[in-house]
Amino acid sequence: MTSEEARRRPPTAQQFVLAELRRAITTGRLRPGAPIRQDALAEELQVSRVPLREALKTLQGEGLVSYQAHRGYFVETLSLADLREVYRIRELLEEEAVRKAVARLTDADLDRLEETQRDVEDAAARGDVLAMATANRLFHMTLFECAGMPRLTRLIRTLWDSTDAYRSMYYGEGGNRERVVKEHRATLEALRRRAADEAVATLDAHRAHAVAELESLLAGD
Amino acid sequence: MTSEEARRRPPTAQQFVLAELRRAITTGRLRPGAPIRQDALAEELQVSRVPLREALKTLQGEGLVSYQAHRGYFVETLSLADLREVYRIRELLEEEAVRKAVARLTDADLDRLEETQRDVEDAAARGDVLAMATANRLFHMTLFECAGMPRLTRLIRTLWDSTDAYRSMYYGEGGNRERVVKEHRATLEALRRRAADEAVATLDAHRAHAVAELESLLAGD
DNA sequence: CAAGGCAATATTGGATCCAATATTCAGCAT
DNA sequence: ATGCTGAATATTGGATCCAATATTGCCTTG
Repeated sequence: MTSEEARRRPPTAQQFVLAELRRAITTGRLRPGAPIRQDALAEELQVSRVPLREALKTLQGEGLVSYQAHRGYFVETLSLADLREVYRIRELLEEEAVRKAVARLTDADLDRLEETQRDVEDAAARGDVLAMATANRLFHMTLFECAGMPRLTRLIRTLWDSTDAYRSMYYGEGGNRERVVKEHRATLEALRRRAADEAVATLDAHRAHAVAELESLLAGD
Repeated sequence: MTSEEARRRPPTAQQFVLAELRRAITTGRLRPGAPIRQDALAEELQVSRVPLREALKTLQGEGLVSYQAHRGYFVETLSLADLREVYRIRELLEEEAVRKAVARLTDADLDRLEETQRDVEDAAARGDVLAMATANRLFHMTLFECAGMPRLTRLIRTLWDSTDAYRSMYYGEGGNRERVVKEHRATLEALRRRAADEAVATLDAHRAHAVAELESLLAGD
């Protein structure tokens, strides 16, 4: 059986619930700190509690929800210190990923990145915040996957997703969307020249700016 | 309710199963690549499949088992390339943890590390492989926790545990146990002098040696 | 009126049953 | 013999029910 065939199979209830939960947390429909009532959620999603609980275990492993025995699951709340830690760890891991990626980058990889960047720019131009977040994530993950280190990429992706609930605030600002587009162009340009140090530097700046923005946004709470 | 009280509560079936599964994988009772038959395992552990499946989801998130829908869970097999990747990521994360830890290290922390090191040496002297692995893990995690970055520590711990099935091979050799004791002493000595670079260097050497040993051991398969 | 305890309720943990899917194997055609 | 087909079996996915635990709120008592 090919993976194509596997993907064509109807998703299990658990996969469906997992996707729904991610979206609910990302979009803020389930707010940080809120308890997750299994009965209500299961009924809303028209599944039993069994697949729901397995999906929650997955999310617990990814740090999107916390869990206490006999008390249940809660949407994880990230303090400013938590956010800084996540971004610092990403900095360490992404530097490695970019350096390895630059060392192996093919022209086909660059083409794929260009294509994704066009999607980012389209979404930015339309002011479509959700599409912007999706395309931006794809751009970065496409780059990191070029490193050929699947575990490293997976860790980065998990860290990335763990701050989704906060990232949407960032893209709300039109100025930030424009900035992201420019920074991506700078990164792409460095990648074309195989200038690893520059590529790392642009991504570090990218991240640092996001942290600074989040700090001022969260301070206003 | 205090966490003391929470710990006193009898463990849930799921917690019990999780611990049992970890041990079975670590000790090689469940071999890499082997399918995990839920019915048989559940009966053996005297629980239903529900808590077993939730425990398996947790282990999937930690990379100890893999999962395919409708086919079930399998003990993860790590190729040499996989092991190298895990150790490389640990190198990146542990360097950060050690530097942060050195910057914050108190005398009480040093005392705790000394104490743990005594346990390591006792176990090494007795040739107790399992106790050695346990004490060694505690020594490193105690150090990393001093960094005050809980997510970072958690990531390192997960990566550490993901190679447990292979680490026991390493400690089987008496010479390696002696070497670990010596390397720990060097690390401790550097920590006492707050010499971050030296501490990082000793740990890097520690890890590099483990990788080299595993390479020769796995090549012989 | 405040604080503690106890019953009532809500919620999670786990067992069992059935459904959906995958695997195995016997029988058959080539 | 080899490869295919389909029934029989094995295994996982999910729903429902009950048990164990936590939470709530009323009532008592000081």
